[in-house]
Amino acid sequence: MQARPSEQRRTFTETARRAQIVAAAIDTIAELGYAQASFAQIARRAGLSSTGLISYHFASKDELIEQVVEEVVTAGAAFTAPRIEAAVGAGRKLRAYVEDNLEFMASHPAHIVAVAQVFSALPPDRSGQAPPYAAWHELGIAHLEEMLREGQRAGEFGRFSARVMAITIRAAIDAVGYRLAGDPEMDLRADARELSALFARATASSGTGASGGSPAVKGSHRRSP
Amino acid sequence: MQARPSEQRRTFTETARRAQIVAAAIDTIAELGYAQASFAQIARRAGLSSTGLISYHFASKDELIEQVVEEVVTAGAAFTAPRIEAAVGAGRKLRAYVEDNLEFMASHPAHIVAVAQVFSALPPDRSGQAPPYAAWHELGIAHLEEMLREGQRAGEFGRFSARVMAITIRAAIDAVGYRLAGDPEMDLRADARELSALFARATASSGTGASGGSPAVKGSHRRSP
Amino acid sequence: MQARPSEQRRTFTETARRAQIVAAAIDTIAELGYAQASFAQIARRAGLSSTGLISYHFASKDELIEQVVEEVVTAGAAFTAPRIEAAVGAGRKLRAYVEDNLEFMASHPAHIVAVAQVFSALPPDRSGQAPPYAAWHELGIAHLEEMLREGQRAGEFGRFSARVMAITIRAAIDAVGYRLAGDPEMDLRADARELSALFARATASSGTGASGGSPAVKGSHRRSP
Amino acid sequence: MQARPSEQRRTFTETARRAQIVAAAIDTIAELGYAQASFAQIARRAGLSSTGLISYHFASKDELIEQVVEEVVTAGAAFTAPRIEAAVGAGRKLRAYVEDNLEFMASHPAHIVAVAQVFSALPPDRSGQAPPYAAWHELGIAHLEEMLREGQRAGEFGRFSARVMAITIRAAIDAVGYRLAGDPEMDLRADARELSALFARATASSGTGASGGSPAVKGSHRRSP
DNA sequence: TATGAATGAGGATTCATTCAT
DNA sequence: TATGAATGAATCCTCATTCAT
Repeated sequence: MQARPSEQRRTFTETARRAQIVAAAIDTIAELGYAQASFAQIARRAGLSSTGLISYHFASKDELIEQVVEEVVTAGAAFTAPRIEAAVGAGRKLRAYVEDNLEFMASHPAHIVAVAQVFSALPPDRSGQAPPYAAWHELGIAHLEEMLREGQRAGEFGRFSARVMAITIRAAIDAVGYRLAGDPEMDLRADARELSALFARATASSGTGASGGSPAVKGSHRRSP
Repeated sequence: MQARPSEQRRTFTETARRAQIVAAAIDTIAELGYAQASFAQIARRAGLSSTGLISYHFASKDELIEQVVEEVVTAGAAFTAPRIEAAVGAGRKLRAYVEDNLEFMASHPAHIVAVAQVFSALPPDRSGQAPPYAAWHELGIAHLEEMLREGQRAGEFGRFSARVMAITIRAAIDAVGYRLAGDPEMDLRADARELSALFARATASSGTGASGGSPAVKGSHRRSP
Repeated sequence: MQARPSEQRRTFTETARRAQIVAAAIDTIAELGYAQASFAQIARRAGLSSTGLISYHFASKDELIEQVVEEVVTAGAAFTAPRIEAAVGAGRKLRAYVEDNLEFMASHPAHIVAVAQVFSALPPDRSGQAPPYAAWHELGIAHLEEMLREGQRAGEFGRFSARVMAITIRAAIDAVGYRLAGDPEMDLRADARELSALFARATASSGTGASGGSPAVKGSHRRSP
Repeated sequence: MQARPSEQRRTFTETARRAQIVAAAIDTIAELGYAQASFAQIARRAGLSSTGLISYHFASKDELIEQVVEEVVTAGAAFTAPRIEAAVGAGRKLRAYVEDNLEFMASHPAHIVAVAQVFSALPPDRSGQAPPYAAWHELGIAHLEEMLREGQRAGEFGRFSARVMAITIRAAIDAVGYRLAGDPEMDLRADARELSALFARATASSGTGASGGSPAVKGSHRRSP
């Protein structure tokens, strides 16, 4: 039937096809960029013989993109959340955040490139008319921000605007994604170490060298003896 | 196609028209986003009555965008270069870089938003087919990277990957541009201070607290009492 | 195409389903108009979960529409025929025709609106390729025409083209249907009286005032005292 | 330019092309019916090599249809208005109305068929969302209604609902259009006489025979010998 | 130089219909 | 019988670009 079934009850086939199309959309966007990711290209990559099938399974292109973002966010959270939560101490959490994010990139490069493309294709939105998936971006920032604030409350982090820091961290991670798009061979692990250390220093409470990650907590061997 | 004047010899009118169209393109992209910035919209904003004139003055849309990027890069460099070069010491140079960049944003918000849109609309370019203006991005990074390396050579900065740091700084500044697009009222000066301090800490040679902004530079050698 | 049951033998279920779909089609057309009455909409209104079922029960959309028209014509005839035939005299018959038709509209508004939509969506048909249900329109006219001619033969009606009069009467009644579609609250009974009187005057044999409805029949000869 | 010029200033070519496209649209609708009148068909009939040109000259299909209706209404008014206004007395005016309308049909059959198709393709509009050109229909009725009311005030017409009568007259005329679509050879003049006489009788003040057309006007006072 | 007209490819989406299950 | 999946043609519309004037 042309009218899509309610979101609640979905057939096995329906679910599978949607997933397949979302996957194809991710690949297409990652490969060609958001602007060139037409239904025709996505259908081709999904092995479908008609763009009509995409419209059959998704109410609109916006809904498809929304699912793309959701898929990536969900997969990313599933990948990174466990270790981040397992980490003890704000410094270790932050390090886990940065490193797990880059590790996720390493294993799902198309995912990262795709969302980066989607988010950056968002129009400036002066009028609050942004598509619903735009909220995910802000949500990620807010989560990170809260993590930073906790570190500040615990005295582990110094004084800085948690919001600006969160945005900067996120931007730094996303920037790696952009590079990854152009150079799939890059050494993500090295970058992870660099960024991890960079933000350890940037967040350190004043006087602490915060050279690594974990020692920062224990051994903030305080400058004045 | 009609005969277009060679790039070498351009009449006064030609030059003026090109500048006018580039300016309109910047405004349009900043306002509507790259995807919605059609020739029709740009022509409307330029007070032109035909999109044909844009095609007459620019070989293709790509060339127009290239000029947009060049205009912004040039204007940005003209704005920031003097103070950056005047600054003594890598730390001060870095601070000047961050603050001048944000000040340029404050005075030319559309410029910044526009290039941010343009760069992020770039297709992933796995094949090296990127449009020529993509090079500007890399150029900006390289310049910053060199600045950082000099600081390291002088012992003023600690050990870190100059490239990763440069990318991160650039990403942090661009991220401000994104926010500015959505919220033209934001306090750029406060952000400038935050970022300035953030990267002062991040670049500081190990052992220096680098708590504020300027003191970080001065006190960077004083590790051994 | 799958094997469809021959038109002759139909199971009980088959018949019931067809009736249900036809009813849903009538409602849909009356509500959304012919152009918007897609299988998807009809299926939704019929509580069906697939448009395939409509195609299963009807050879084509044309056949479905044909059944819609037949259903309305049949129901209309069943509703109006008894009283019309019971009426004695051409004038009374005509009055019964007009009033019963409008009464049928009042009790089956969707039926009337639907056929009005269907008939008026008919392509001009210069080539005789009209769908079979188009014949019903002509049939209704012909029937009315014959009724008028009988009145003329009986001397009850004056001289006029029975065909033009029949078409006009039918058009007047259908026009009420159009208005009913837009304003379901309209007073159909008042209109019935008006139209009844209007056509009583229009058909009256010359010299008869035919001011009201029924008196027109009785007093038709009385001009010269 | 893609953005259409303001409605005020239009080039000669623009005006000519618009007229040409409107004419082609009228022919197409008259020939194939509203539902089949796609841009592709219209372009073909207009001798255009691309549907894009239609979109270039008209903001949307709705605007094109609006112009179709306006063209027909305007042409029809220009054709009929002079004689109707020249006529003295309500009865003569009404006769002129009917006859001139049918004469216009005879000379512009496609015009009439096209608007009939357009108006009848209008969705039922329970929600007041009708396209702007729908207003023309009501306007025509209102004008006719006023003409009838004046006749009643002058005592020339009898008692009846001017609105119902106006709708019926209009419906009768339109019905001729439908037939004309199917049979371009029909004798419109004969129908004009019939309808003229029919409505002369229907509107006559009670007691007057109103057998013909013009005498009805003259003889309308002659009730008492 | 500048304009407005024209082109044609490509965009998402709707739809009746087919078909395997 | 009934369902849901799939198809592919057709829809209107947008756009950069070309070209005559």
